[in-house]
Amino acid sequence: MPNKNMPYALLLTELRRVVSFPDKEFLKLAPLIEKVEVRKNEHLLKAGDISRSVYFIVEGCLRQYLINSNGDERNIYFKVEGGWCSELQSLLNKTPTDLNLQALEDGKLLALNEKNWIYAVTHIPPFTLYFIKAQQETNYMLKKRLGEATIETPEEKYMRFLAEEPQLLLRLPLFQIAAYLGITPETLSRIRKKIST
Amino acid sequence: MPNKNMPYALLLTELRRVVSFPDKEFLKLAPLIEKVEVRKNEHLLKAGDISRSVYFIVEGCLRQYLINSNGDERNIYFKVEGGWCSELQSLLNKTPTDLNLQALEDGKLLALNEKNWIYAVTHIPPFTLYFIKAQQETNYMLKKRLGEATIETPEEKYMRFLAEEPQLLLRLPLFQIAAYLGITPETLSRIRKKIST
DNA sequence: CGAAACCTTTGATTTGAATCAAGAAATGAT
DNA sequence: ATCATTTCTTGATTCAAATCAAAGGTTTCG
Repeated sequence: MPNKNMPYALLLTELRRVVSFPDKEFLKLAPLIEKVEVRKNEHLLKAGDISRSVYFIVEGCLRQYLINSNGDERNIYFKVEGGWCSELQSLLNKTPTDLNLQALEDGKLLALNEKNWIYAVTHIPPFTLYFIKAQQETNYMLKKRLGEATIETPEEKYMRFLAEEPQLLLRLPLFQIAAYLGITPETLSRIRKKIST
Repeated sequence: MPNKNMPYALLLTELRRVVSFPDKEFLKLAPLIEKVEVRKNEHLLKAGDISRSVYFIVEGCLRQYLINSNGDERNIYFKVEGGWCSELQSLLNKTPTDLNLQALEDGKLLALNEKNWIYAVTHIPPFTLYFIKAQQETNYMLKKRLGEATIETPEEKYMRFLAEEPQLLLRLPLFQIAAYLGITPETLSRIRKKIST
């Protein structure tokens, strides 16, 4: 069995947060996994690419983001240790994605390539169930954020961010948070100033 | 086998759009399904409720939406014939949802209750795979829309709506489309006028 | 260490969409 | 058909955030 020092320990913890995952099943999953190191600012996927892997973050921070024709960027989400990043739509259909995936820090990832991901999801029942539940969590989060994106004021968005993801505040530059909240860095700077008084 | 006149025909078509789904497996799924009729404006789920079923639309149109503390509404999405509406996050965890689900037209639905949905997803392999793929489609759509929600101008949003979902334009009142695009009905009315000239 | 690049803050100005308001048109109910 | 309600359009005004601009900070790395 993987011991606590292996990068797999965090993966197992995450799987067991959501479903019951016997050691026996994990032993079927482990050999499918590849270790990947990423450097700060490195792209794992760019708009127009076809995704080849699903990533689990052992160390570091990634963002998925959209760029419009003016070159403006919007961050869809940040993920840190214990999170997954992927573009299954592109991976499964072998079609180019419109979204970008980039490391914001040097980091260590675990990767499942297309073949192995499909194997895992069709032959390791607890992994199947994990994926359905995890995807459904993501889905709910995205639906709520989509509603909030256009209904909340910049200040409300920032206050929600502070309340819901305070750990990211310490870890990310301000302009990345602004691109996540959908406001300009100047506006965010002013909100911060106002709140601190 | 279900013939083309049964409401199940549309469901089978949708399942087979995404995965290979043998008749034999569909015979296991069919008995789990309940038929439900909805009236225009009827709520299937309100913020604060715990979701009890997953719905497939045979006829009609539903919206999922968010209300803020001022009573303003934002539509997350509209679904029509052939689409699914559910709040699995709430159903699986038995926790209250923040989102509302409402019929915008009289309609006919198929429903899977919690027990039957879990049975289907754990015992009918092609249904499992269908669900993973369908969820992943929804996920990608939501991620893109989340990015677009704050990066596009009202006019760009409306033009995208026209291009991507023209059939909804004919079917929905303007103010519902405005609540979907995250703009006021007045602004949408002006955009329309401008475009028509 | 020091220069360069990058990020954040602050100020002045512009602007586009929201808001407020009222009338027209469409829809639905009796 | 008629009335009541809801939805849509148009106009005037306001306002919050974007933009433009420049000066401080901070980090990076040669």
